[in-house]
Amino acid sequence: MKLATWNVNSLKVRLPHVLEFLDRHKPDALCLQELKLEDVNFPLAAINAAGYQAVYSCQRTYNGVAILTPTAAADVCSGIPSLEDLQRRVIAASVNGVRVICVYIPNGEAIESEKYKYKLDWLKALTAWLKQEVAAHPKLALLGDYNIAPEDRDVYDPKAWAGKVLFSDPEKAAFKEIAALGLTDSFRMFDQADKSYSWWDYRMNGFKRNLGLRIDHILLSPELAKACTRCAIDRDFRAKERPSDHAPVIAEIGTSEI
DNA sequence: ATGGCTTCATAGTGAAGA
Repeated sequence: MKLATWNVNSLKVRLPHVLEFLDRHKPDALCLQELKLEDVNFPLAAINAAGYQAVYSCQRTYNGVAILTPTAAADVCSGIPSLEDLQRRVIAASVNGVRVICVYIPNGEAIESEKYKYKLDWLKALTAWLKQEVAAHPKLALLGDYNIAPEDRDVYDPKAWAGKVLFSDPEKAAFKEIAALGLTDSFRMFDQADKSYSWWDYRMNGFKRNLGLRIDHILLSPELAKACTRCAIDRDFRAKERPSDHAPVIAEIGTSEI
């Protein structure tokens, strides 16, 4: 089983890349974030024509999440039940017996910002809900744009980023609290190249200079982690013409166990 | 250097992203 996540920064603009991704990787679930379009404008026909179904929760201009699957997903729910939130950042569905949770964790803007407080409150609500979800679903995957770089090696210049949003101690602590629910960062289960990142700033030739952060993650419950055979970031999609600023992350779960 | 790019909403520029 192949699970993937990708912040596409506008599904309207990135639709050709998404269709190419589906064709190349044939994921069993592709989680998308930052769709930036309304539900009514979701490009369902093109995705269906590529052999995929979709569940989604979108809004105009900002946010928006989706899960694409080859066959219909079950038990779809959107949002964090305990949290009143107008921003469409969460969608969950069951795919082949696996609970797939797609998240677009808030950016936070800057630690002085109200948006940073919103981010930390949001993470608290997410973690409380996840605790129940992990207990209810032994096979659970949490995929998405976390907007948190968990360790020094996930940041091109950890000294410069120390204390900054995406790399502040409270955010890293929130990431650890999620991991403490029993979820494993699949990327770090395997040998990876040094300076592996999933996001690069559009400005300053960030990608060409590999000035990036690893903020997109696939966390797996024990049962899935045990069966996970590979996790990789596909930089090819960041190198394309008119790319998203994020690259997709892909995890493979051994088929015999799942 | 609080910029740099890209997108959306809009018809000038401004907000937001990370």
